[in-house]
Amino acid sequence: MINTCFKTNTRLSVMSEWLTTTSLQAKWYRGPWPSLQAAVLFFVSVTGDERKVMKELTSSQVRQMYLDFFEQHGHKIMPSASLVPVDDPTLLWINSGVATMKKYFDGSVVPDNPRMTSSQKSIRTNDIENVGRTARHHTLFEMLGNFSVGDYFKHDAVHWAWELLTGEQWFDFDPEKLYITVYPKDTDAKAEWLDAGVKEDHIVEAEDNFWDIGQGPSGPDSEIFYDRGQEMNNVAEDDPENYPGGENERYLEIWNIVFSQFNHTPEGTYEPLPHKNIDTGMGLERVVSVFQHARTNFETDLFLPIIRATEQLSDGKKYEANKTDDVSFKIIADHARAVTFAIGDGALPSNEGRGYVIRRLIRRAILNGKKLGINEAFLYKLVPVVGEIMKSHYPAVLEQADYIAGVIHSEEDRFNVTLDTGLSLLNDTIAATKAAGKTQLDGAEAFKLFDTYGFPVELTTEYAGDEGLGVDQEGFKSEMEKQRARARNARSSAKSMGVQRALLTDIKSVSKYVGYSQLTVENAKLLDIIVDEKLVDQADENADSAEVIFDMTPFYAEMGGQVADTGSIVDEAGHQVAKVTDVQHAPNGQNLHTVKVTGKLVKGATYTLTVDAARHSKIEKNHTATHLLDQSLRNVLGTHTAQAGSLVEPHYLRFDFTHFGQVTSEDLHKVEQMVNDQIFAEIPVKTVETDIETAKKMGAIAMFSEKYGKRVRVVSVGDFNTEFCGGDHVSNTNELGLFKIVSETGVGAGVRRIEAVTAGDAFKFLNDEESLLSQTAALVKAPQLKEVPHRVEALQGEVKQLESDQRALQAKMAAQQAASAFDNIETVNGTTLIAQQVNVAGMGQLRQLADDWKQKLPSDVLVLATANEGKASLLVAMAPDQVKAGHKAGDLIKAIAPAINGGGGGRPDMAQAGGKNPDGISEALAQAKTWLEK
RNA sequence: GGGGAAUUAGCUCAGAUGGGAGAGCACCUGCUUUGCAAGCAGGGGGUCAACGGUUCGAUCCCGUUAUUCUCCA
Repeated sequence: MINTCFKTNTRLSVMSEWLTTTSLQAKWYRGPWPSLQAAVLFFVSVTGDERKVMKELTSSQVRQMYLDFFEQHGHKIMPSASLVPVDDPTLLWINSGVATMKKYFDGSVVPDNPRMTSSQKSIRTNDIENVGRTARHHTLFEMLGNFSVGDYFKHDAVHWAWELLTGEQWFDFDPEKLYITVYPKDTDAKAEWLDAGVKEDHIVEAEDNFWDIGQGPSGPDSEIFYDRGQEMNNVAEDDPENYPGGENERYLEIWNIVFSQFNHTPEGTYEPLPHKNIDTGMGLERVVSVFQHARTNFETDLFLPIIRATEQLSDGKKYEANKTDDVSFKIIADHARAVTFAIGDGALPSNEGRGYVIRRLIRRAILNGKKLGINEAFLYKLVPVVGEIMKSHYPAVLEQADYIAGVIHSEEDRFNVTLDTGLSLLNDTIAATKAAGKTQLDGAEAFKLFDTYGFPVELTTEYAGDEGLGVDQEGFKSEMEKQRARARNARSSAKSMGVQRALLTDIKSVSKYVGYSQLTVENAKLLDIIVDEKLVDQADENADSAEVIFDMTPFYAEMGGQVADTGSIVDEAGHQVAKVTDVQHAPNGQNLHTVKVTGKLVKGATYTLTVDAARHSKIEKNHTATHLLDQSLRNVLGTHTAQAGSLVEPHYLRFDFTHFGQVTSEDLHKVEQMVNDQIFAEIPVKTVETDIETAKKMGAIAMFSEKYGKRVRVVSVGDFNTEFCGGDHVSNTNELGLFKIVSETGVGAGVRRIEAVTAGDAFKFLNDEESLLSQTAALVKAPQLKEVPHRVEALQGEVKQLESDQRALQAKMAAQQAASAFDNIETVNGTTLIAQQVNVAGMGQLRQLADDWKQKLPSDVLVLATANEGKASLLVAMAPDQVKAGHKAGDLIKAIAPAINGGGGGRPDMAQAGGKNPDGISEALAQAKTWLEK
């Protein structure tokens, strides 16, 4: 079938033009070295009626075709890795296909197959403001890529690219429509393209075709452009930007092929890499827009169904009716995809890091929904639509749709709360602005509403407008710029890709881990010794620490949360020569032991390796307990809980899992009970080694799918739980003895952490708790432990009764004191004064007396003093008419407080002071009289 | 990673230049009444997030920490 758009559009077939000289000059000026003036002319030939008809492919077909092509050329199809980076703190999100390949390119892991291909979901948020306003900015996008880790290089990369693009059974693009850019100095690449069949006039030299991220691997690249014809353009034909690579909509960059061949050293030089790599990236959305003849990426089958669903939810708005609404439709479609995938991969909305990205995307979508007249929660309804579009390559989205929609829905509700509080703050601000007689809301105020309370400036402008006020947009922008500058200055520059640790990458010796069945290996041959980053033949005490590899080892290397084993290395003469302090996986998979050398280690000699068995046994118990806990959590809380991290140490285990909301104490008890039930049931723990498919059929739960090779170990605890796991486990659950949860806390929105102990540590924990209870029982004099709560309750009642009795008694005493204290009235300067030292408990009592005084007002002024435990307290109160006359209690007390070596103050009608000199009380009282005389 | 804010009764929130911690709802008791959030009277419930500092005195000011919200990267 032929795409109808193409059939009717005859202009396409007659389109042709020469690029003007001006456009070429513009190209030269963009490069850093304008002196390189190899005049590169290119043109589009007249193809007339011979032009090829575009294949009609869906996005699923395009994706599959790409992967199939490279699989046929010996590539392993890699699954689209989770958007949440595994073991990579430098990345917030997986932001490209190569991001998941970093571990291969930097040599920390050697891949099974050096040729790999993938369609990798990715998230980028640096240009979030442009999403919806341009033709192809997205937050979530897919990157098709083929990768060579030290295998094929320019020749194959170029020839295969051309075959995929133009081959009849593949993309079958018209070669006349394709343009290739090359780095001018990279004559090899140009030669390969010519050899593959690209016409010379379709090859453009571009100075900026050099991929360089600073220190690390770098190299020239080739970009491939598709000419969609002038009628797709947004600039005039003679515009200086109208060339492949310029700022235009006509020449669409669809593929970038990086020839990674140099190491950019810290000194700023470029050294050839020992292993040259290929890394390519083709934007799926872009190439689909070519196939589907879409003006922007949004009019493809990847986005249109979401837009149509949004139309249904809106109050009658239609896509492509006006530009403003279109932007909103596009933003919603884009963000719906991104948040659906991000949440599906285990991220959750929160106030920092990637969780905050999700929150922001959801909020932007909601605001744009409001612009389309959608005022209730709606975004969650788009989750199944996204799932349906992507199900061929990402079936998991549809499977988790309910959970994802639930998370989004609750976040939509939350945002409404934010908007409500923001609105009431805005009303205050508007009122204040009006009261000050201003016609415009301060930019800083609008920014504060946005910055601190999350109230969007668009809404501020709108509501202020309703009240007849403008908003100082310039002021707002300048505040925003200050904020940006602050953040930029504080940014740390973490390296995004390291250089290969060549030494370890080159060690290919074979080492076998046998610790699943034995904890001691005799006659283990020492294959490699590394001291100070150099391979050596022997090491002794002088080399404090060394790294060693044996042909066989019982030492477990840290992985999957389980910590490394420790133990000893003994030579043939029976002398301990080294202690194993840490074990990690080397790039080629060997267990690399870090040892403290105490004797002599010689390459080629044999040693007896012994794992610290007691420690190992504790680790095994905690690891099996982790599996039981994981399964119990899923059984009790629901299948949405997924492991978010785990640590298995000898003395405890730590387990992080995703869970939306709180875990009730009843649920926690159920989980704990369920784990212990499995222990008491004495279930055998079985481990089998098999291939992935069989394991999946067994129902095994994979935690990080990409970490597993062809052969996987599957650990099952009866029918209760089956998981992929390369770690060590007990052989029967009864070895765990007892399982006890020590704590349950939150470690961020949506992630909870449980810490637990088993066996001896569980017993110790319970013992410690019991001993605390026993101590408490002794303290409250409870004859039996079970009496403790009752005793405490009774004591609390007693305390309460005593307190209340005491209060009553004190009030009575105060009243008695008052009766006599208020008798002694003096008149000073026409004002009546009561100045008395009383014998009460403290300031509280003085206040009570003042309250009494206030009821009866026997005098105009009251000054009370009391002494307690070396401290003196003063209180002054004034009758209301005295306050009106301008006499302030605070002034009086400030005048007399120095007499008791203190200071004080208070309100006009009442003030208090404290001091450290009770002997000064009479002096203070006397001074009160003098004060009144003035 | 960097900024701005919040944390007060079971819940929702007031509060004061640093000097007696409050309301509404909920809860308990009694009375009245039995029709849609019933009424009236009385009562219980607080380490004002935690710790440290300044001060005669801190729920309030300053600092640290925790949690939550929010903006930027």
